[in-house]
Amino acid sequence: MPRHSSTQPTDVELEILRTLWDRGQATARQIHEAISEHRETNYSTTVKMLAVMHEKSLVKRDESARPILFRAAASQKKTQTKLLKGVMKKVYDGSVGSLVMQALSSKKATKEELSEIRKLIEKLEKEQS
Amino acid sequence: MPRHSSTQPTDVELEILRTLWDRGQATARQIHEAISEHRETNYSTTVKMLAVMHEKSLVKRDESARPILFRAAASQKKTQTKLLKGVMKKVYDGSVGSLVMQALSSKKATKEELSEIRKLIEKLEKEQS
DNA sequence: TTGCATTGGCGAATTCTTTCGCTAACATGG
DNA sequence: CCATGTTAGCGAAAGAATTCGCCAATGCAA
Repeated sequence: MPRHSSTQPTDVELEILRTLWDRGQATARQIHEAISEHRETNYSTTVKMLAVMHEKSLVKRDESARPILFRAAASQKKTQTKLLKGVMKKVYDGSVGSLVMQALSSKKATKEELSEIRKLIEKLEKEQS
Repeated sequence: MPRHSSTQPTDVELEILRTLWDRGQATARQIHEAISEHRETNYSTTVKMLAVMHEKSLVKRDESARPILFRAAASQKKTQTKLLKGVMKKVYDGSVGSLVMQALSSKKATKEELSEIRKLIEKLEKEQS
């Protein structure tokens, strides 16, 4: 049983996934150029990362296309939620409340974000009663 | 060239830190027994982790005590905020809003938590205008 | 003091991630 | 075709986190 299947994407893998979520699909070259903007890295490395990620089932390959096209295997939302839950568990002992409180305290949200969150809160409070 | 050798605690290190935050201070043996409840590991390993963490300045040692006492070098809150900001940046492209929205959607909060969060939101909205 | 259990520390082995050199396969313009 | 540049893949090595065997230091009880 590969320990890989249960493993979460690493930081570099996440950067690649973000490119794929942005574009829907991309060639190795395109991915490489996108991540080269923040990270100094070699084209070979990107290709290798894609191979590793394919083994871990983090990306899918379309080999009928030339050059080969890559897509993220899981949606951005699903991945985000998984990672967030991990942090909630590991760092906040599973408490949504303290995580959200600290998130809101630690960085400014825009007016729009705040009102969107307030609406969600009100909805959740209504559902609960 | 070394990758950014940041002092961000790894998962195992985090488990040790949580024990220390809980107790304030503890011996290697106590820490080992606490983390052994979730993780099958050897006493030697725990001692080594503590040495590594000391080198990274994640823990402080009180050597005047026998057995040696360990404490967390940074507060729980500080560490949590640091890690949360990392996730916000890496996973949510720096957006507090989407992080908070997903956190609230992905796991039930208690009535008390919701009302506490709503109060914070209202306060932040007031400050902003 | 001596013997024994506990504690502390070193260094090497293991596992996982990330890096890249080197080469083969491919595709295209001339 | 063929030369040339691009794409794909392999395997080895570097880095980082984690594990543990082994032994020395320490403290305690008899």
